[in-house]
Amino acid sequence: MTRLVLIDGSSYLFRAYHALPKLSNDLGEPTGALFGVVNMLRGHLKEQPDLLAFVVDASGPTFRDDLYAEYKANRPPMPEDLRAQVEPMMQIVEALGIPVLRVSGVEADDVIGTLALQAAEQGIEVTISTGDKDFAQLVRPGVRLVNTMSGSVLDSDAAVEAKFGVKAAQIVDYLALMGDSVDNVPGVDKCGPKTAAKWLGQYGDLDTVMARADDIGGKIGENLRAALDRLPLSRQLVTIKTDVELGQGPQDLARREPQRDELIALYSRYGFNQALRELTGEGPAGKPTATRPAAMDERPDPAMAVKGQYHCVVDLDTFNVWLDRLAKADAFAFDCETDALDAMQANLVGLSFAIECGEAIYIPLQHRYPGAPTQLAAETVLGALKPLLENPAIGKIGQHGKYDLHVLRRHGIDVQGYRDDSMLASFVWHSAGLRHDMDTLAKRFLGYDTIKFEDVCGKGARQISFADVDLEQATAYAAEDADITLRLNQVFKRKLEGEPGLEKVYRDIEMPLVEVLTRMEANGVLIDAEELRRQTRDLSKRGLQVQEQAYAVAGRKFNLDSTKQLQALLYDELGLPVLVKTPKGQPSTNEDALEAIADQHELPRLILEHRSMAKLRSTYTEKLPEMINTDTGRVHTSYNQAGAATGRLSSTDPNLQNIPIRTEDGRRIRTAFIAPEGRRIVACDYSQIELRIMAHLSEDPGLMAAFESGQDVHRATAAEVFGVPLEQVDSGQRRAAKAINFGLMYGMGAFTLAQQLGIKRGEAQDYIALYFRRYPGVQRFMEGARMQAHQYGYVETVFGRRLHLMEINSRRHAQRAGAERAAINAPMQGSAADIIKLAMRSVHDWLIPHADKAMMIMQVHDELVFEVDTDFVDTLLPEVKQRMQAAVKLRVPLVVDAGVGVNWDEAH
DNA sequence: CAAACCGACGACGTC
DNA sequence: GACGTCGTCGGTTTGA
Repeated sequence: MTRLVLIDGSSYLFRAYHALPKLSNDLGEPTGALFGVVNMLRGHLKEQPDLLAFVVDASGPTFRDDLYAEYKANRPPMPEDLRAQVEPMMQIVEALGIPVLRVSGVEADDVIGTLALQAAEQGIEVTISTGDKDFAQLVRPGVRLVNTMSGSVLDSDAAVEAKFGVKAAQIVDYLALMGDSVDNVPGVDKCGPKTAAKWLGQYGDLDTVMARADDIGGKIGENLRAALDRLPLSRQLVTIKTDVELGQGPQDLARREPQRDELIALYSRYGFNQALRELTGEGPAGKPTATRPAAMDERPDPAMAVKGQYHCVVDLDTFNVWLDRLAKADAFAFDCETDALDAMQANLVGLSFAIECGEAIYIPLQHRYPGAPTQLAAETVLGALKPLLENPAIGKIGQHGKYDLHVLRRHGIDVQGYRDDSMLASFVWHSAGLRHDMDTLAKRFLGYDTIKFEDVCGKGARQISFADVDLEQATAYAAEDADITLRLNQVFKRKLEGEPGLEKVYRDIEMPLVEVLTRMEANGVLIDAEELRRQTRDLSKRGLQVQEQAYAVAGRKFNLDSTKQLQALLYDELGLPVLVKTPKGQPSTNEDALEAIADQHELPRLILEHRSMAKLRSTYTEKLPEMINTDTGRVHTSYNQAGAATGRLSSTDPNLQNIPIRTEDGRRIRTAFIAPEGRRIVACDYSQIELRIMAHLSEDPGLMAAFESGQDVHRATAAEVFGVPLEQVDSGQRRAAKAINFGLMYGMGAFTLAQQLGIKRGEAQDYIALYFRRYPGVQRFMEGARMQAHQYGYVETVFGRRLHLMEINSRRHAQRAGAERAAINAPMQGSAADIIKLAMRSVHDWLIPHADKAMMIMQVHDELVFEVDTDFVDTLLPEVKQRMQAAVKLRVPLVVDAGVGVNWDEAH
């Protein structure tokens, strides 16, 4: 069957302009909107339609202006940097060989409408590509609508009804009732999508609605009656003409031969590298970048994959030669070999260094297997290396260097000049979707197969210590580490030089943080083990009581910790209804599920009670005392700087970023995070930082004003959404507003919000609609994030960190929807992470000379925790607050709240 | 042949 | 939305 694609050029250009960041090429010419349009066009061309046309508005008035002088009177003039992209767009369209239609006296919509119906009558399959919902009125068999930016498709009456709540044939009436403030089409006051759909559902069409206007009560009925005489005009304005005299038909719209040279020139000028590659046949073409993020990485230089020359240094003369070379080097790569994974208790077994790619040394210090050769004394080697390692002028390069910094620190060396880290460079280069360990990076960026730790030491129970590895193997493994680190660093240095934004994130945010985290981890936190043991006893006792009750109620014993047994008991034996399923489709026994059936049986409540106590005990009160380091008497978490796709830190062994706070029993655990005698715990946290970032990024005046004036945002939101004065907001309204604020930040839809608030889906939908009406900037921002994600495969933080969304163009709906939600949340979560990282460095610098009086001990995403001499608290507080608040200048103020106490609970 | 180990899953703690 | 950790469960590997 013949296929025709009609592209609504103006609508795309306009939408791409508002959705995408303000990009420009090397010449400084704006290219953001252009980029969006070109990608959209390439998408359509890939489908190889038989016929297609690019339709744009002609200049000058149209018949609608004659009908209504005020038509589009509210339209602001086209921004200059958008206007500048119109001509290049037309050049590219021409060069692509796409027929262009531009008819004066009517709008592009009317041209498209006319052609669509003509073609449909001829049995041609028509696709209208547009970002404008008004076109839904044209959907019918043979005519479908696609929006390549949002990925949505309206291909049937059912699809239209699902989206708008009215049939395609009712869309015109629907639009007329609502009116359109942008085009200045008058509608019925206070009549939005819901009301319009309701009326049309009830009465069928606009004429009937108007005839029965007197039946509709309330304020909205009055508004309807007041609008009666202008509604016919509105209907005329929103009706797309389908009978324009065109002088040509669908059959005249075959694509011409593209002008290849012209296209190459245009693509290069505007920096559309991917389009260029596709055109010139270099590299794989076809799928969008997002589905193959590795494309531009995977061309390792073959020279990087050759094996290096490695030496084992066991005599003083050779060592001195290398010491001299290291001292004269601008920078070198280094790596520590140890006997344990935990940096806080690992012993140094040997050291390796590399100054030039392809050559490296290993200096064994503590290999202790039978027949091991004599090695240099650790004190001698470390003593000689100390001045170099502590010299900030000599750059140090590592892979996950925080580990090595710990080991050396514990051997009396305070490394300075830690300049590059290939793990962090890789993380900034592409935070998601790949691992950043050396073996993976070497394979991918160098095409090099490294010796694996397991090949040298074995695994599982039979694993031996590195100290037991013979020197030959140890050298091959260890020296390689330093060499590969150096090679990787070279590769990333080149890559990042080509991406100034990413380079800055790496240089200004990540690298300076390494020392801060090392210090903070080394500081550790004091834990009151006795208090936790008391809590363990208490929780065990109460847990046992609940368990007895549960057995009694069930009439038999069972394993309360086994979801499988619970599932059988609740749903099979007791026959309770299955209301929630797990992602794998099993009947769920999670909190929501049990809560939902709690009114039908005693057991669910008991299970929940037992679970919460078991969780607290097994994860916290029992485990934390075990994690106390025997040397320091404190707990030292490990922060993973390259773990979270949004740029956040994560914390392991133990995870100190999920210590309970919400429940009474949970919060008590925080009383065991204590300050020693004479000291206090100080906790400083950013107030509403992600919401403030949303205000900043969206530039929404309402939201910005709420923060500007220092109001309670949730209350302010409630006042706006529910239309009541600030002081009359009740607690329920505030709660709902808070849920909306949170939900939207997580990209939540009406369904999840409804669940969260325990209301109907439709009601939640109304709240969201109302919210967007009050904060239109927020809606624009969210749509923009979604579109940017679709176009580029990533979104960005305030500082330009890229957050890739691997699944954004997935064929699977659930995956794609998840990625779209992530696209909304990631810029806020990621920007918040950037900000606190900068703040940490700033605070760290100030703390250096006060190390004996105060130290930073924890970071929990938006909170920094300190242990401070009691008489130093008043000095520290204002300084830390100030540094946190001044970490970055946003369009809204940053506010930091602080608390002081003898334990973490009190400090809140 | 039992003990140890491993990975997937479901659940739940935080921001 | 982003994480890490726990216990269970079923399957595999290990080692006495």
